Amino acid sequence: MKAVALQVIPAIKLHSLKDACAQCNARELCLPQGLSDAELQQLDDMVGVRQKLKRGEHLYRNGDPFSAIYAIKTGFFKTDVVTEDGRDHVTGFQMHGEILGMDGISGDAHACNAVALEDSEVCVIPFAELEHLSATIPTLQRHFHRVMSREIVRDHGIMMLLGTLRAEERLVAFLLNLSQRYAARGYSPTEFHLRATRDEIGSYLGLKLETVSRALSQLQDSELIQVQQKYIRITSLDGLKKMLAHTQTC
Amino acid sequence: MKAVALQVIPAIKLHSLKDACAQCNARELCLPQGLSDAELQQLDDMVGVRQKLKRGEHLYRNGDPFSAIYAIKTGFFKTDVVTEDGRDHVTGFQMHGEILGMDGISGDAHACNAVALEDSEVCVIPFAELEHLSATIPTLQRHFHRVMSREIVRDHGIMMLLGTLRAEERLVAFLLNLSQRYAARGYSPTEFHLRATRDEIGSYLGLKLETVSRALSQLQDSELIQVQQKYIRITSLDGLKKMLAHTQTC
DNA sequence: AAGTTCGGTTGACCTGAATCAATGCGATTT
DNA sequence: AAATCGCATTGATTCAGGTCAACCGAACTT
Repeated sequence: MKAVALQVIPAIKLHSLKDACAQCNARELCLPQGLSDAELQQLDDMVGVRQKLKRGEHLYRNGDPFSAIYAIKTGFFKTDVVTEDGRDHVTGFQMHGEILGMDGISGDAHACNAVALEDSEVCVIPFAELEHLSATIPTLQRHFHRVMSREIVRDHGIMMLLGTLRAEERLVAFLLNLSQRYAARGYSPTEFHLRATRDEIGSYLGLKLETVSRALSQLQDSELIQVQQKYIRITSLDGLKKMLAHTQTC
Repeated sequence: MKAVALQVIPAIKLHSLKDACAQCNARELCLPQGLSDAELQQLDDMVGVRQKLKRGEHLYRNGDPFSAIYAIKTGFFKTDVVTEDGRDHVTGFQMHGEILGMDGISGDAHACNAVALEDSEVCVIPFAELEHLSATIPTLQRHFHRVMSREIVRDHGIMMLLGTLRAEERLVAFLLNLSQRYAARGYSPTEFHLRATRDEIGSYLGLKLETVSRALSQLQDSELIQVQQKYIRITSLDGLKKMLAHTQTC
């Protein structure tokens, strides 16, 4: 479907959202990590707007002018890049507490698409204001740099995955990564719903959807996981970890 | 071989290197892009130390404590990540004017290895000072953020390459990328020496060294390039570009 | 100058994932 | 309840790239 009109929460800000940052359950993972109350207040003042997205809606599109980065308050996103000739590739899945949009800084325009894979809400962080504020709050500056750097390190990990792992190993790495991120958010590390389709997961992992499906079935046959459509239950976290540990170790 | 003692140029700084930044031929591509003379002077004062590396030496290793990023003044580097189980993957090749070390910001320790592929020289940029200075020079702050963002966007491009291109296309993308970067530095876009071995290129592109060799030979047979060991001459830039443009376009 | 080493090329063969195709399942629509 | 649609599963076959192996050539070593 076409993108639906943005659902923005505008001017109520003054009281009800004033300390939204302070209350947000994504806080510990998000930008404001480590800020003092006063600094948090400044940041909260800056984050003027929340934006809600329905499943399937774009947060931004490749080429959109860049003006803000986004902290995911609730929900789940994918980012993908598309070339002129129609090649398309999922570059990441993002969950709450994570930051979207840093691709746009370098060229003043977004360099990928960000799509909500479930109904979601983000905090809009005007980038000019973030830069301005971070010049006066060293902790914020530091933390923002860490967030960008973490993205770089994460991408290197994916490059390694794409360059060196076999299909089943890629799936295992993917599942373990999700598991660990859910755990960090207080959810079950062994039981969750995939928000992405097999096709999207395949694109992310450099595999075809059939291969993703087969690999999941194999893992189920090995009694390491249980799969039912998008529902995943990891029955042996250790078993999965071992699969990644030894390729030639025997 | 083991890492050799670092060859650091220390205190001569005061006069001979005082305006090294201002004179550096990498300036236009490097961090100081767009700074005023006065700001450049501040930056130059901060960049206290140059460091020379011989071919094969490590600039930093995975796990090394992070304290600085590095601007390549001359030379050529690779970065690679290694997992516990010995998997190793080249994440990038860097040439002069480019910045190394941003992987280290997030964890206060470097997350990859950086190795000189030829005798090289880098400017050491103490990160704490960079953050401090960039808080007072908005242009510098902005530019640093752009550099980090560009790295993220670049990595997404590589992920796309690894996820969607076939062997020969990956080689083409690699050669075109080198060509374009050499062109941006005033070198010939059609004639250059590869600094990396087939094995390193293969690791970077997610291919085995034999496949790299074969793909280069095929491109030569198609009369798009001439190869002689590490020497590359592109005889049809357009031909190469067309190879990337249409996969299914016919 | 002969020998060694390292990197590159090329060939023959094998295999893991892609492709093609059929079927199944759940959710939504009518 | 039947029909439709999107997604997932599974099987059969193909093929690109990996693997194994032999050989070559350039650059150092002694």
